Amino acid sequence: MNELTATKLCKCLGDDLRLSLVCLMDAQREICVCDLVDALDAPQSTISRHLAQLRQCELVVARREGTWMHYRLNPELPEWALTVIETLAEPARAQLGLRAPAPACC
Amino acid sequence: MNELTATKLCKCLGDDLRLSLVCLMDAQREICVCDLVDALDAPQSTISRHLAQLRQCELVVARREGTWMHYRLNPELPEWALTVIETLAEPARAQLGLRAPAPACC
DNA sequence: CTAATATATCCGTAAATCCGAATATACGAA
DNA sequence: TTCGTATATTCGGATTTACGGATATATTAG
Repeated sequence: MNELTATKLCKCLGDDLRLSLVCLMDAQREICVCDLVDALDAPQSTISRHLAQLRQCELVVARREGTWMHYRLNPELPEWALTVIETLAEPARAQLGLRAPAPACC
Repeated sequence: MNELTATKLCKCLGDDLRLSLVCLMDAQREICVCDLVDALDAPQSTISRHLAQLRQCELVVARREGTWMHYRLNPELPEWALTVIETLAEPARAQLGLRAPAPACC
């Protein structure tokens, strides 16, 4: 019922912050929220809100470990979606000036 | 200065109507506005407005022939952008129920 | 010139989206 | 239990985006 469509995927990726989040997850198998917060320097509530949106579209899944939440790309993403993400990753990193994968905080 | 970024591409494709337009252009080398209007049955002003947006992002170029305007994907699109479009084309057609390329009106 | 057709733009309104401070929740430690 | 840290959610307001009727422009035909 709540399937990932091409439009939904593009809406998710059509925002600098969400695209950054997805790129960081694509570069690193798994990453926790605190690393995302300080990699992107935006208020925590903003990051969390966008992560919720990515979760709701099932682009991303979360795993709790104690107090931390670790996010990664949904491993069950349809192949076309993964292809799109990986095709965009490089130009997006250039566009957004993402620094190389930060050292893990946890 | 007005370069196509990953975010801009996704914003353009993150709308059912614009995605449909792009899919139709991808399926057909070139297509005129009247065909787009009746393939998508939306008011002409709406179609035209979205086409203008696609033009402004340089996703698409137009060629005038008499009274008609023929649109097609910008042949100078960066490769990553074209890859994204072609990866999305099939799932998008399914999602949007695009009927097979309509016979040309002109 | 006028009329007709194809397309583009304008403009007011409606809806969606984004922001971030404040607040709530979840968990571990003591 | 209480405290502290990590993360999530709420909420009001600002900004952006979409809509479509009305209108403007461009081109061809007569």
